[in-house]
Amino acid sequence: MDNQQLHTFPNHQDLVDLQKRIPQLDVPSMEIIFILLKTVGELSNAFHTYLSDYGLSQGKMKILLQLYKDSGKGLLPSELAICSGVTRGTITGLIDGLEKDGYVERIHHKNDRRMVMVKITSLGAELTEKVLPKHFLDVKKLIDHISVPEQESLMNILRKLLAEIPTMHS
Amino acid sequence: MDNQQLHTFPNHQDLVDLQKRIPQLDVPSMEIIFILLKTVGELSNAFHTYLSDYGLSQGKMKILLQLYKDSGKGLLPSELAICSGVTRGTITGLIDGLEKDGYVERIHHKNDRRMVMVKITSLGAELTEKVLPKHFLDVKKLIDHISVPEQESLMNILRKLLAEIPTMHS
DNA sequence: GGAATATAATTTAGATCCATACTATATGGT
DNA sequence: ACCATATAGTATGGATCTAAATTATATTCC
Repeated sequence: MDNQQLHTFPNHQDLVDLQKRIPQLDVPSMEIIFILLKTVGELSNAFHTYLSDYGLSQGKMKILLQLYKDSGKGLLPSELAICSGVTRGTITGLIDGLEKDGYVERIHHKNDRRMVMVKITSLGAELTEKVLPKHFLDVKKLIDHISVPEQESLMNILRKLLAEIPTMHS
Repeated sequence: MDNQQLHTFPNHQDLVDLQKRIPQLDVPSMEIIFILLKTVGELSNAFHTYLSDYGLSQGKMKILLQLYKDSGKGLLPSELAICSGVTRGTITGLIDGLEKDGYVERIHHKNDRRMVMVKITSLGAELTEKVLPKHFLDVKKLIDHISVPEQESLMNILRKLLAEIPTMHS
């Protein structure tokens, strides 16, 4: 009754079984993909948990980070979208939330009335300086669990994979 | 005017600059985290693009995969939730979508009227066998761009990181 | 100068996900 | 048998994200 061998699917044996019915499945490569997805999923959950205590999401934090970095000048929503790797529609929503909370402000562009400059407020900079230090320390603590050669190896491998993803489905 | 040095934020120089204002930032560890997030994000986009041609999402595909694997027997929504790593509420929604399209069916449990058995239909099995082979080949093609020692190294490193994530924020 | 086109931001509809609350059913202690 | 508690699945409301349509403004090409 207490059938408690439930686990995150699929484990090694699941893949071996499935390979018998779908021979195109290569067990080692799928195991790598699944642990990659799992690791980043858990990482993302951890970040979300930390940031949500301050009413932030990863998307909002990334925008604050960009605006904090080039303090004063301000950025266009379309620039934020490109740098963040999300659509302009998504940026609109995130800016809405950050503006509502007083962390950023929209300023009409002087020459081109279609454009809007987004700037971080002092409250936003304050929040950034409150949130990031611990976040950075936590990340360092995590990465320090692997050796420096492993860190370099990981960077190189991920760079290769990232470069090849666009060719994957062709 | 053609200020086209826009890139995915943050690059190496951005981090070096930011480190001067927030000294807790360790540049190498943050670079690893960002490329990890970026790689899995792109991977996820690629999977989404492929699956959406068949009206599927990654969540739905994972459920079909589990039900396909233990063909016939059927699984409870709560079991699917544990194996998939999402909440029961999320499973309800995914099952709703899959059932609407005729890929799975809900069957009342004979003894415990609170429970529902979810089974894959022949149409669902057919779809699974249409979608997965190419997906598996694509994944293998991607992973083959790194050497076997690199593959083993990647697995080991990710296993270590995954194990340490729960301790990160303590 | 005026029409076609391009661009910036936003709006809308829809999907995925979560946390929380809810309904129905089962179980255990007395 | 009864009542408190636990459990299974679902509903609700909210956040994030996308793709596609919309609005407003610039630019370009006769």
